[in-house]
Amino acid sequence: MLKITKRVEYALIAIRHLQENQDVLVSVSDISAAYGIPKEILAKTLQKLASSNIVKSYKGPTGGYKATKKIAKTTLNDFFEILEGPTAIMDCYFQDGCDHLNSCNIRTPINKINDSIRNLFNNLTLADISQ
Amino acid sequence: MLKITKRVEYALIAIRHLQENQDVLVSVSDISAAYGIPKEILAKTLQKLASSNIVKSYKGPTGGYKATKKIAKTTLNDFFEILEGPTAIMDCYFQDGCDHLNSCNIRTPINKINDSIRNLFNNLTLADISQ
DNA sequence: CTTATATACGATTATATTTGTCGTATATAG
DNA sequence: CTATATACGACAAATATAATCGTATATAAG
Repeated sequence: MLKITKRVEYALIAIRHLQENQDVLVSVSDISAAYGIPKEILAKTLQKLASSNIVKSYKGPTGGYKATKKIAKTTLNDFFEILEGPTAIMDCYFQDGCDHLNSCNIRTPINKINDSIRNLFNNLTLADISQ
Repeated sequence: MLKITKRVEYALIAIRHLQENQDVLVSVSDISAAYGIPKEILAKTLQKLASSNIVKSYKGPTGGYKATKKIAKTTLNDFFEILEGPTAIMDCYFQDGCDHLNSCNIRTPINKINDSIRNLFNNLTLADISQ
């Protein structure tokens, strides 16, 4: 439990690779080969990051991806949300499909834990965790 | 991602129920019926908590569980670890079965996130999140 | 203007994890 | 003795995650 997904892992790897190679365009194939990551998943992951301007994409041959300045300022909360949607330790925090609402006696603790985590990730940027 | 398991959810529900009914012994069936939780899972969950002295168990008819004073002092880190083992956002933090160790470029960020979460959960007790 | 190579994106399959069930043993109050 | 409770291991079902497949679109280069 409390695990991050492969998508997030791959996104972190890709971002760091792009930051270390800011002078060139890096293709999905390059990163896929360098770290042994399945191409298609990595491609879709980078597409998500591109649509949020975390990275910039260039189409066509000689195309690829570049890091943007937005990376450093991005909080972990935003980063995770771009890739996986809102962060919560239980679904009922954002969704309202709970059957047991009337008998639920853990609202307070669940909310406290969620708020603590969200507060933590709102105050940690990708730059903070990079060194 | 970053979800807690049903086991943890059920454990929280059970603990809070026991705390609200400290004067009597509460059986698995009681809690199971009150919150619509599968009996066997709840039973095993309470057994884990009992073997860590978070709750105390009494066998035989009229038996059941009681809250202990240890609950309040227990940190979320310990609580989660009793039920699910060590908390880490990626398995490689505790296990060493990573294939990509040589090419891994996210050790630092992963460790920073892990340390932040562990630090958070080490400084939050079950009492802290209860009100 | 054709070709090769790159990103973009939806649908489907495979795998892993989590959740729930079943069966049996042991303790104990009445 | 019997009924009811906890204790514990093995198995099955359900769900979530990871990976693959197929197709469309953009564009650099000959």
